[in-house]
Amino acid sequence: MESIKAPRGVRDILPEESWKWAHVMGVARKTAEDFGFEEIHLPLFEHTELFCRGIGDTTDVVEKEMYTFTDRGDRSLTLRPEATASMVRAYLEHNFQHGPQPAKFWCAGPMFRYERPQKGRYRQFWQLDIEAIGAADALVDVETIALSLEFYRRLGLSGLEVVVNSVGCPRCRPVYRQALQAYLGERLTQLCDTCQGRFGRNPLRILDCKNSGCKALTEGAPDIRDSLCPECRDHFALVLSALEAQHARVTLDKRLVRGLDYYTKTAYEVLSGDLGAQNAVCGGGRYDNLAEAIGGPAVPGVGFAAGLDRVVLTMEQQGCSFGKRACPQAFVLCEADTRAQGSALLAALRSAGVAADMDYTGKGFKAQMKLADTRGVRVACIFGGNEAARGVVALKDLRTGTQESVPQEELAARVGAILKG
RNA sequence: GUGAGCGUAGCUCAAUUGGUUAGAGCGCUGGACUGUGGCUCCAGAGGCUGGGGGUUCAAGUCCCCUCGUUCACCCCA
Repeated sequence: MESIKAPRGVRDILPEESWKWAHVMGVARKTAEDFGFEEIHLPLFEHTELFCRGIGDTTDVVEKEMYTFTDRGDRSLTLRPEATASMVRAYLEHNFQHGPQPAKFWCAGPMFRYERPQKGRYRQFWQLDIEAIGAADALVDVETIALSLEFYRRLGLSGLEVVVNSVGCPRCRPVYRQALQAYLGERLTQLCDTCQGRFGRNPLRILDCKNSGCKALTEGAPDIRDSLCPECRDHFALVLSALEAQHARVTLDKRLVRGLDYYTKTAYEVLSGDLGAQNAVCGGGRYDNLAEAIGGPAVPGVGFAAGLDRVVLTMEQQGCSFGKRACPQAFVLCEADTRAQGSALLAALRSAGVAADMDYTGKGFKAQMKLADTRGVRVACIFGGNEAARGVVALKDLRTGTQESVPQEELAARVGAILKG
């Protein structure tokens, strides 16, 4: 019988990797808290309808990337492909619009998208999601951008490119859309096949095409900033000036558009040069129409999602520090007939707060010592027949090589002293 | 969904134009050191060469299918 392997596009994050993730998560939590965001735990699946209405029926995510299934109660459910829609749903469902605005939430966890796996892209991937819901102020946009930059700064990442743009609102986007179509319409045949298809459905996406021919062609395309309505223009101007006041290094990119329908006004991405084609470590922006789209009142919001798999990948690429990997500080070495008593000494160490371990495979002293060494242990607590008879434990400091005998009752205290010294 | 590359010990990789019993390093286990880590030396375990079919006297090697993987398109975090 063939052994079962993990499904395509998902992966196990093993201990050699998981301690790095713990560090990144710790920094994420602290940064979010420092900016006044509170954690919220969201379900991994939602009614399919939430994503159809929230993300947009015609987006690639909804059209061909969702894990949708019917449960035993005949409900259509979908593994979340992103968290923003859930976040807004939870905000509405628990009436946060009656509390102080904006409500500032963060969450982190796996998202699911049925895509062809490649570097930095998995079918189950982790996002850190930050959302400020209930305020239209441009300074909130700036706060979320600043939060993402601070997050990356604390992780020690460098050389990231921050690009921002405004994608307008339902009032001015159609105006721009028309202007763009007018420009591109005359050059339609010069566009790549996919872009010709996008022309009618979503011409803004053509600006994002990586095809060099399309790129050259859109170089002279009208700039969305010239089409923005006064409100969107003022909003964007405030975002830019506030970013400048914070000395945030950002690049304006008129080609930046977003793949999800709910974005309005500010859109931004953080790009890493150390990844492959999937180079966005963070994407976000404002979504003032999302709440209405999913059936609630008009509530503005802004936020971003950071791809943690890609963040870890970039950090590894750049040789960033992940802090220290946890390892036992003490190791109890026993002989066959002192193991039971030895396990009691181990328990005493642990209840005193000393990370400690022992061998359970009946290895000889030498092998146990070697095991302690490879696991990075500082103090070897040798407890053989000789020590048991005398009521002591021999402590060997594996860093200095010095050894001493201490009464069993003083074990934890003495080990603690060595660790401090 | 499309395209290209790659699947050989736990890991990283060898194996001549198709040619005997598929090797090495690291890791693992044990020993030299009969109660003490790192260094050194020695030994051992570990493989249906991803799976299936075909060509051939002979396949890890060539062909087909399939699965997985990598990268890119696409899309996005």
